[in-house]
Amino acid sequence: MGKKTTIYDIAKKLDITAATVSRALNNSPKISKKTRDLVLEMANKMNYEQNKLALALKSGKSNNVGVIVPRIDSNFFASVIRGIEENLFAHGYHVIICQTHNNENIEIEIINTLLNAQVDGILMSISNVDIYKKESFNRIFKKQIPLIFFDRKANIEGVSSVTINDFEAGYKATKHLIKQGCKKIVHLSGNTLLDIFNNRFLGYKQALEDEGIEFNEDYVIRIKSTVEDGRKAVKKLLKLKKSPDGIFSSSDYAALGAIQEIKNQGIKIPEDICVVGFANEPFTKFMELSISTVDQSPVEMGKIAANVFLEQVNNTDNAKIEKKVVLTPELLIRKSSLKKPVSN
Amino acid sequence: MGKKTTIYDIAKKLDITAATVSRALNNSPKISKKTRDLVLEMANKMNYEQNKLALALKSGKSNNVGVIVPRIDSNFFASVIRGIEENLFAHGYHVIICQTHNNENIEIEIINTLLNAQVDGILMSISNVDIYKKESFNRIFKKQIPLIFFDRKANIEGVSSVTINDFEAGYKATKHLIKQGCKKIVHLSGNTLLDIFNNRFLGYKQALEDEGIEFNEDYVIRIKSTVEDGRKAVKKLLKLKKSPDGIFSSSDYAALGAIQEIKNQGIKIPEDICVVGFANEPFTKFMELSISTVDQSPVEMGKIAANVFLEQVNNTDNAKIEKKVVLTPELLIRKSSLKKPVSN
DNA sequence: CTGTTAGCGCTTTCAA
DNA sequence: TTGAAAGCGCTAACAG
Repeated sequence: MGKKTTIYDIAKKLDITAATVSRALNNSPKISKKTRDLVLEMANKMNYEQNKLALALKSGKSNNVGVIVPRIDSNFFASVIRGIEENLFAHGYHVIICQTHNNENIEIEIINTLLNAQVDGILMSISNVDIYKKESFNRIFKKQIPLIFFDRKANIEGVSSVTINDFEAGYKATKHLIKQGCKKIVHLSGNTLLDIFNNRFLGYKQALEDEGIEFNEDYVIRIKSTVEDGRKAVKKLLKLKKSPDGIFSSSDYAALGAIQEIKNQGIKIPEDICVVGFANEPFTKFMELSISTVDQSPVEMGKIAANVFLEQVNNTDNAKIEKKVVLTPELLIRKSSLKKPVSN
Repeated sequence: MGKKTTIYDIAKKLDITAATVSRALNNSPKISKKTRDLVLEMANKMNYEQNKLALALKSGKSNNVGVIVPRIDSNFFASVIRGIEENLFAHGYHVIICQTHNNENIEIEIINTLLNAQVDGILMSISNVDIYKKESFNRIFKKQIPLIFFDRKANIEGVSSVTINDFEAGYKATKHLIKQGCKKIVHLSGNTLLDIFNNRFLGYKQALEDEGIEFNEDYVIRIKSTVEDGRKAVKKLLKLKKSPDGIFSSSDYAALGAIQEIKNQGIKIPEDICVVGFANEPFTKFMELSISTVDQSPVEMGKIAANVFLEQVNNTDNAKIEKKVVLTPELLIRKSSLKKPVSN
């Protein structure tokens, strides 16, 4: 009962050899229907179940992929993982998830343990911008397994990635604010060493320029993506001589904090200040004063990342595939930034 | 370069045997310091990395655990998984996550594939109440690996679980509504075949009884945990002769839908109707009209579930451990149900 | 169509 | 302290 049945057990019972059993079980063409049926019946009777571990060792394919994210309990990452899992499970892969908590050492350790566990690929959103310089990171390339970045990527030649066009997102959001009549637009940014934040910032800047609004360094605040930091930032901003009339935040949480503080001071949204967030967290939609934001289609992003992995892992040519998928972000205009009705 | 170095490669270089290398690498006491240092140095030079797959096949321990949930992109499950992963990674385990989407066949298939992959344990929140009757489910017991339920459990003797006291939660929430002066309290329920929903319902009922309020079957609506269903339910309820003045919803999403519909009809919250939800989804806190709800401490739940697994997997005695951990839910009283100031 | 053999990479008796 | 050999469970090349 404790012992599990192997193909040898079946072989012995049937007085044949393990190889034959294996062939029968795998629908090999080189086997008679008679023995196959015999084997199948016996396998069933003995509750045989294939040990994938043995197969993995033999074939060098574990059928596991590692997914590395800063943390799983944000709607964005959870949704991406949802997409990855749905797609990969259907293709016989299991998804191992690991969280870095933005800790560099943990991120390294995760890569090492995943590699030792012989994962067939790694899909990751980097936490540490310098991660690719680490020795452990090179092990991924040495092992020749697919590496796919999603959302937060490092710029490495030959490595595929699935991201959204953060520049366009920043551009659209800012332009929208301008169209609403905003002239003094603040940008709540993040760690601009990360592409995602930098590109949003660049999009913001470009939109200002295109619309003939002077860029003001004082209007760009680098903060963490938290409610608390959003509040604090706004508290300071409202004391400026030229108090802002629009805010483009790189984070929904910071946008929320900003909104709370603004209301707290009796200032009206969107009449006095328009606000746009980022990520389409569920709460942005549910608020009475719904928050305009940018949707990143995370589930789709996950599915695509999984597809890229599948293409790559099934690619037998030596030709390296580098696929950079860039999704188009969708600006969701809601009450927090809608002064006047907009067509469409 | 493509080929990875094994202990045999190291052995050959050093003109010793693989067994010795293995011993050196594992800090076996039965080895001379000299050869150990030699091996370690060479291993390092050759970029040796242990193949956990071989170890797993040999030892019968994969160091992987399977986590099965309906879906990962709800704050509750994502948070539980966060707790599980944090705890288990620290103990050398990898976490494989699988989603059932509440599909019975998928749930069965997941169990089978996880078992074939030789996971060392399964932590799950069931989707299908009859899952334990399935043949595949028995494979878990035959394999003697730990099975731990969290949140949505099946009642099986000998199986550990980590849940919250849903009865108490329902009781507290309902009693709170009564204290606020509500007399006609509706309960938006779920699939009462699942313990969690049934217990919340029973707590609700008990609170009514204890406070001398007659139970009214018409006030219990079984719906899905969605905004849409919450809206629809309330639409009907408001047409009743005895329109409700309090709502205890088993889901935050349904509570939100209820609130939207109520406001839509120009009815005031909490003055005319008080509402309490369930799960402490982030949005409940962030709404201008913040929603009272029940916190289930999901991260802690995950950590504890992981602990129970670790205890079980390390338990060498044959004595079966059945551990039923029941966490105390916390009622969070917010604006949606607070008519008058409450002490504490 | 079936059997034999070897091997995936590692650990672990048993001898020496 | 080290070596030799077996085995975890499976597949695949080669014979027959």
